[in-house]
Amino acid sequence: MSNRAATKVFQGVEEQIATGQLKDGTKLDEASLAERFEVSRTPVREALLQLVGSGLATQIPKRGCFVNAPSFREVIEMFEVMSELEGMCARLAARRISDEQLNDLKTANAGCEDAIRYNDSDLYYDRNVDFHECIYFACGNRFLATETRALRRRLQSFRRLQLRARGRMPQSLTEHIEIIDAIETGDVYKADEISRRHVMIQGERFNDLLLHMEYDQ
Amino acid sequence: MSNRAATKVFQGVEEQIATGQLKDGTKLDEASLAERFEVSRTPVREALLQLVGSGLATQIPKRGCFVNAPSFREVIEMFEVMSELEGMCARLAARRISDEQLNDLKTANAGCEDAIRYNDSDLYYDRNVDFHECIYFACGNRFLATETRALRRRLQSFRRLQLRARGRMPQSLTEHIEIIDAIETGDVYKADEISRRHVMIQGERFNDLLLHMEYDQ
DNA sequence: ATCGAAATTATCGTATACAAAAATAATATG
DNA sequence: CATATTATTTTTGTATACGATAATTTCGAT
Repeated sequence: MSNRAATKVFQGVEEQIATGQLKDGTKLDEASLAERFEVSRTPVREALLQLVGSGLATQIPKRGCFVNAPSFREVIEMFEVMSELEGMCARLAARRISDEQLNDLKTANAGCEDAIRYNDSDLYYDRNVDFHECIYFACGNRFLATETRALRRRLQSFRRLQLRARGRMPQSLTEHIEIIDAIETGDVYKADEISRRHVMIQGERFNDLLLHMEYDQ
Repeated sequence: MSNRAATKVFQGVEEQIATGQLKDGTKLDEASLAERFEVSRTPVREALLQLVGSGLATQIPKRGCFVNAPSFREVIEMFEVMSELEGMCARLAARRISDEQLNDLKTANAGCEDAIRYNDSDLYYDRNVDFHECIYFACGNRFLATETRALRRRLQSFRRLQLRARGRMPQSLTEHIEIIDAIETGDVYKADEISRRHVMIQGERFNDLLLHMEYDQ
């Protein structure tokens, strides 16, 4: 945990965008933010640059920064991409995984089972991250791993939009087992397919539907 | 084109990393950069933040920024992800494209044909971008479009690594026609498959091979 | 009264100054 | 002579100051 003022501002604003306190289009005034976070304008500006870089804000030269909170539609879009990336990771892992990495994957999933036994959803969350990290590593593409990790982190804030928060742990675990099996047997197609669904159950069809309803937000 | 000092520094350093003038691991000293670009440290710091954001540099708190030039291996990895994203765009477009968008796509490809007739590879490059932009738009996922566009731009600097620079225009066009056909007939699988290959002919097998040779660059 | 131009104000972008932390050099001690 | 400890220097991170540009307001002319 960095003690920097800039990161404090960045995370603070990020948080407030995720929770909806800062609504889409709101101007991110440097002076006000500096005052609110009790820092000078310099770290505020650095934080804003990072926000722009991560897509959470838009900058108009000489005009300032504005909140770029993703609409419901955009969140769905992000999930759609996330499911693709997860699928790709699993598919590559199915071709490239080593015995040792497969072992690590099984161990990580055993951790998930433990979390279910304790009925500890927070613990499950962490163990689930470990599980997916194993796949990211085994996919043999560190760039892909980094990108997927970044998107996962970005979507984390919007998990509340995922309707099926509770009672999904057992199903998640079932999918894990299927994924492990697919990777172990080198079933590229299956590993891909299940991993996609693992991320977005309703799948792309849901988005198709949404597209025909209204184009914006 | 922004006249900002920060962007000047950003683009300058980006250029020098792409051309290899700034080698991997080189420390990006704020003072030297400020002197070299004849600006103060403030815009230099902003540029460095952006470089970190786009993955071209790594920042170690209280230690400074260091060039993060992608290795050959990483470039291959990026192409691998790029092919996946392009495939996804085409696949989604095959399901979602409208008559008008399909028309635009055909028009864009006609532009590519023109470029071949004139044997103008620079023109072909631009028209090819237009062609792919049509697919990005038709995929109906703006987040995906943005991400794919960003990666395309990032890889642009390393096109010199793509061996098959010359004499590929006709083959590229053949693939375009196949992609259009697949999208028009809604052949999701084919659109995906051809688009992937369109980006990275040698495909994933090449990378598989590389992985067994040596792990790190 | 309304529209337009000039003056004012506010805010962005940059430069400089300062404080804190780390790297380096110097000195002391075994 | 090597190592540890302290002093010096360098560099990062933050604050403040200043200039430039866009937004706003004021004022005058039609």
